[in-house]
Amino acid sequence: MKNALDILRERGFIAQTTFEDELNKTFENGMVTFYTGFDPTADSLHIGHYIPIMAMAHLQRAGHKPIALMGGGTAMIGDPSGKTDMRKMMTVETIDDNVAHIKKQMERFLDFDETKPNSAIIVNNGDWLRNLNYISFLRDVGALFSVNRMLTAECYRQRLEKGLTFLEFNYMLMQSYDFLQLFEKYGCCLQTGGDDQWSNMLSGADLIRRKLEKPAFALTFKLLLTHDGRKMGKTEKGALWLDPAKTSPYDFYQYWRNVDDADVEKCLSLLTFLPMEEVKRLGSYRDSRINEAKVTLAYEVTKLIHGEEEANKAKAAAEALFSGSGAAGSTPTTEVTEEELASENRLLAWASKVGLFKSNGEARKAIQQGGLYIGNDKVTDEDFRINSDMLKGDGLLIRRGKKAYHRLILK
RNA sequence: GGGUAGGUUCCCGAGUGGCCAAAGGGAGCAGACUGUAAAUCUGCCGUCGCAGACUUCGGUGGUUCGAAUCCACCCCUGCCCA
Repeated sequence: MKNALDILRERGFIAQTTFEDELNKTFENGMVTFYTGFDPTADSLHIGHYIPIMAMAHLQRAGHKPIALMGGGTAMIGDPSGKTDMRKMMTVETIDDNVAHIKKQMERFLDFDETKPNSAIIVNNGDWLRNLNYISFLRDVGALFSVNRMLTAECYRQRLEKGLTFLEFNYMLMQSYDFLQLFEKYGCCLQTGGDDQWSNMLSGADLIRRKLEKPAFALTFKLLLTHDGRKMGKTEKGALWLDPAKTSPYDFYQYWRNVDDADVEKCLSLLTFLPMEEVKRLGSYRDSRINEAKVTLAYEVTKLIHGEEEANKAKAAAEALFSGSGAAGSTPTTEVTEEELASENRLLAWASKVGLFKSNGEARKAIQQGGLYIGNDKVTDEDFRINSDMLKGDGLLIRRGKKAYHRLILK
């Protein structure tokens, strides 16, 4: 049987580990409880969180127990503004609300079935951080940290030139303390996370080793970067969210459908559960044939995150649109009433209203440059008006450039 | 606390009284070429029913016919000293 770590290694997840040999043995000796931290600063996860989640899922499938740690405590500290009681209350509510949303999203990837020994659990570090006593924390944990050593850590060295507050400086202690708590409560001996968290994770493992003299490990995953080193998952609208209300399944699908050739294999390996032989086969395609691999990638990732039905819809919509017919089943659609049409019938205004452009001016400029279409016909008149007849039946399909489109239908 | 350098449009960064909606680069959008890719080239890139007009250069107030630019006070950041 394969060591769980080998699976991650083979798929290219692993960036750095501590005590690699010892960690390997630990994994061979039985169930490992491990954790990854997530900051509930928004009500949805985005694609940046997805690599650690996939890794967690792989490890759980191999029989190990994942803990998802919500940063309900650290998130509060991270917010410098709003010191009134009122706001604080709000913040707590928001954070708890975010935690609920995020848990829901995680259920798709992790198994929370409590009858299984390796069922995933979610804990919130607000439970112990919010009520921390400063003096006892300093004596208990702070005493074990060397400022000298912290300052030599890469993550601080960079910040020393740009400025670093004491608050942020403490973040490492907080995160280390989390690890200690989870170790004591759940026997969690491994922290996983993005490679940018390496220093924090390292110090947590170190804290356990020094305070309890027990083995603890840190393991980081590669960040999702393009082949030339840029962060992946950024779109015109910001991050690529996992919540369909924030990033539509169609947009999500299209993002992966359009990844750079050079990144296809890596994405298949990291973002899907396809067997590695399949990944390598698809990744070996060249020239226009690699589009097949991109279709698979887009479909698989969309299916994992939004479910099979949405993935099918997104794929069908994309195929319909790009095959030229323009008759797509699940196009983003807006219903327009006669009254609304009476008060505004400029096409460019509707195109921006519906989200195709940021402003009327931008829409106007796109028309001037030939970037707006009705169906497959280029719009040349920037003062083009629409009327209710056009919106009857299948409605009016408007399109920006090649890839963004929207349907207006009469209500 | 003292000294000093700064805070400019999404980001970096030029601009030190009118020629400034503000150079240049990056990001982004559109067009051409392609494979719904990359690279390249071209255009756009504050807002507005695009005529002109309106709002922007940390904040507030002032000087001036006119301020991103000068003055005062305040806030924030870096560096040095304590």
